[in-house]
Amino acid sequence: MSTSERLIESTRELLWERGYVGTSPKAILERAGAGQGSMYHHFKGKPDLALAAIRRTADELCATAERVLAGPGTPYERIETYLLRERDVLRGCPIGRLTMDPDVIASDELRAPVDETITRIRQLIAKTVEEGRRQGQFAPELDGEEIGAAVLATIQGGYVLARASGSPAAFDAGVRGLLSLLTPRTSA
Amino acid sequence: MSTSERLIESTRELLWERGYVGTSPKAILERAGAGQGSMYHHFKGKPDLALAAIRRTADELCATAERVLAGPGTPYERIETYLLRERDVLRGCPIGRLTMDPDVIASDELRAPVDETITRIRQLIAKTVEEGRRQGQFAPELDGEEIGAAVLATIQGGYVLARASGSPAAFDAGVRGLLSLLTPRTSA
DNA sequence: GTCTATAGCGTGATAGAC
DNA sequence: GTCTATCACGCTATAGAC
Repeated sequence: MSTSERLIESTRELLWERGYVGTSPKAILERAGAGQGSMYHHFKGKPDLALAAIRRTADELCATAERVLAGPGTPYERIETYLLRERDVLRGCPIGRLTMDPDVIASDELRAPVDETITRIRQLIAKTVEEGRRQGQFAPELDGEEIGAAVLATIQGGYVLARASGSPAAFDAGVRGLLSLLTPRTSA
Repeated sequence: MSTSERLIESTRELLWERGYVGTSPKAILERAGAGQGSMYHHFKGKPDLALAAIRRTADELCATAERVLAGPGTPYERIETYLLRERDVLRGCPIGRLTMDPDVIASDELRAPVDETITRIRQLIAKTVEEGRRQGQFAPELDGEEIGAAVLATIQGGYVLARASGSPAAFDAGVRGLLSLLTPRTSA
């Protein structure tokens, strides 16, 4: 793996573990096994390297969501699969957590890929709900956009509950609760 | 207001805005208009002062939740009121955001009040749901604990969605979506 | 393209005057 | 009880050798 690749991967890990404010270039360099010069040769500085790392993580997350939510199965099944997909719950969401980072929120450049990812996944869920509604799997009074926001919020908030208690149980409980509310009217 | 009071209040504000890792004693002292000595006279250091600040915020949050969720109205109305209560959405949850702070999660002492608050509010919602279930307002197959987790997760995750987009709209959409799923079977 | 050395500043904490 | 001075260390960035 090239040095710039190792820098990006190390940054991705550290941003996930410690956020942007909590991640220092020094820690990145140590993890990547590189010197100061390498980082400032390939990137303009910490924000530039972080942007490359965030973009890659964002792309991965969108791809995973698309694979499940625009994949095979009934609308309810796809949402269920997405909610129940394997997750490192206690690590939290590598993109969602950045919204609590003051320096990320203060920078339009760093916030952009975060916003795009959240919006994209929310729309994928919304479309799936609309599809299920047309098929009669979901009640006609449900709004796709709103349910999409509720589903994604449950996931993002589930991480908060789990990390507060130090156990994934609360995340799983929230997902089960939401699924019980979404249970289709017609069996599929 | 006493110096130690001003220190706690300044810390509460900064923890809300920037989290634990992003908050320096220097910034706290500047905001409180105090010198280094004052802080180290009243508190053992940054973690000790942060603990006092977190405890106070946690107590406030629990009190607000209790006032609404253990107050008057039908179970659905109380949950609706709690979900729709006035919030500074873009500032996020002063307690929930701490779960994304690596140093808070790494310290059992700092995490404890966060965990207690989240658990307490989740239980308040759970009890309210159980009450509504007994009254026939909610479907009998719903589980109070699970719905409690889903409701609190929707709030916590709603902050994530809102902060990502820079607008409270996504929070409101998620709340409306959840409320549409919770709509009581019997009119109240 | 990578390294080390250094800069200038901020951090969290301590010492000791008042 | 509050202040300023100081400490050792870490941060982000730059310079310049190799």
